Amino acid sequence: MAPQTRNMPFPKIVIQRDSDTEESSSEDEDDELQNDAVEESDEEQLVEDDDDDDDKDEASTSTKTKRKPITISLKKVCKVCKKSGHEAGFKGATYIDCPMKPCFLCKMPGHTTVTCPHRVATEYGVAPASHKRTHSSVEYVFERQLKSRVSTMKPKFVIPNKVHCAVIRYHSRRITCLEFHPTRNNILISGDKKGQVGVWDYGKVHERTIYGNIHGCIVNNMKFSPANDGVVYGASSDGTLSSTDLETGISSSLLNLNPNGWNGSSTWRMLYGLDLNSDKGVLVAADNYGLLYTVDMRSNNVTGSPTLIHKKRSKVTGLHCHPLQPDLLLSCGNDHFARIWDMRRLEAGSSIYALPHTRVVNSAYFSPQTGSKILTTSQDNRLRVWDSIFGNMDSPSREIVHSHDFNRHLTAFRAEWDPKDVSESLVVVGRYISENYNGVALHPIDFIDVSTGQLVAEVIDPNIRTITPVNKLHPRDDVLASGSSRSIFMWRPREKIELERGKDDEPGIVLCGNDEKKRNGKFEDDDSGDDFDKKNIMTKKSYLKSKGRGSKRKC
DNA sequence: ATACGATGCATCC
DNA sequence: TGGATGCCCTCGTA
Repeated sequence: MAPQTRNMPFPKIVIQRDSDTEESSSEDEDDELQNDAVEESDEEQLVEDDDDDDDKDEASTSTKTKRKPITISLKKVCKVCKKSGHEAGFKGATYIDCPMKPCFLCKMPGHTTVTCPHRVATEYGVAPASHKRTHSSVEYVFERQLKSRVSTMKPKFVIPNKVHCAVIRYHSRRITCLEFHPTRNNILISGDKKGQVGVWDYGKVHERTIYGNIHGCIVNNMKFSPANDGVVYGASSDGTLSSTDLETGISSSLLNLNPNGWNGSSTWRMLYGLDLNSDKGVLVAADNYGLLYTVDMRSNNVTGSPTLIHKKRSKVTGLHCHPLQPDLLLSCGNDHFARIWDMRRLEAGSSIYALPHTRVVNSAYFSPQTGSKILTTSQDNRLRVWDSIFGNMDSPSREIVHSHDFNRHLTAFRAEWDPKDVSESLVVVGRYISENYNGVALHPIDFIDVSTGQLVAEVIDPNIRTITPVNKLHPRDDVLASGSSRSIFMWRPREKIELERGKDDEPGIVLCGNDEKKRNGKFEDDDSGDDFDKKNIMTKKSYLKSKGRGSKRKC
């Protein structure tokens, strides 16, 4: 059952990379040893010693004046730990870690990223599932009602690994969230850091609209209305919960946590987590004060008083309602916990389960079909999976080491289930650290089988050099949407697109057009005009040509 | 080519 | 509890 995965000879590259990195890491070790040897002495002394050795003129002047010369050492200085004797950073397309720091990937001391076992094979980080039987009543319910729905057959994974179309400069700030339209297959909506919401018909590539006045800043989460799929809800760092008509762009605010405006950052409230519970007819949203708000979707009014669901004054990063059990709610936050709640009994401290993590939890999702599993993404560079919320929840069934570090300039990484996978095991997540692919540093989008911890596919395109922290798989089609700094990419399976288009056809790949230059180097804030035209479409010929030129092409 | 800056979280007291 | 401080693979712009 070989999955459709890599288009490039990755194993070959890995071997090549390993030999490269081993060389460089052994150099580093030598440097480290040298550094250790002199580390006992004062750093200034070290600089002076260097000068005496390297520059006789300088040394003679220093003996004349009997004063230390102010010189700049030519010796390598590490920009990470500021010590001399070694360097960290990119050497070509390979990043060399500072040997003084713990591994940037798994956070363990004693080795660096390039030699980390998790870099090559993610299954090293998998803790086996525990098979404790709790024999609780909920487990009985699970066995009887839900287990039959979980497919024991592993389907063939279809990986969208070919750029179908990509739009750059569609948003003027980084992408923060993506959602596929629940019924119209070619519609993708996107939110950005500035508060703008995009609606893109990627079937017609150029048809896109940007609504610039829905939110004042970061759109953290969006959800389509179950009652009317022309309406989308949004939770924003401006402290409002919006309801927007996608046809008109007319938006209304269902909740405003800052009715008195700006009174300093210490009092400003922001909304992050958002989900809807159609059985109960409510929206749930949560803020940076640890509070959960409930909004009735019929009356658009807040019901009840907010409930403290995470540590006081800490951010609730995500909410997810159970797909089958309307009473279950999952939340996660900056207090390092993911929690399961009974919606009928929402009180501070009354969560059914509190799932501890060692760092901030970026996201927590029930599995899409049965909701019996939980997947979390934490800033400790680990994906965690609990195999059955009706079984043993004392510890996660699996922990998978994966690079998705926190970086204040990037949207937080969130691993997402494939909603189409009946076995509830395929997950997509962007990768932070780069790999050297034929001399180009690229950040793949990883597909991981969380039942084994195996990396099923690493999706890359030589034209996409940026990190893509936001990824969403289509609920019905084999399509992946990726959000990056300012661009959105659509991916399809490689075989399919070739069947559909033929070799010499124009593939409709829209890459970095010249709209930037057209605007005289300045980006207009109200980017609602459609400035895409044929000039921005690359033909397959030019696309392949640009690929052939390799690393020179700027995207 | 290189420098700059936006700005979230951990850690310290 | 809150302010000050310091940051390791960013990325677009000047």
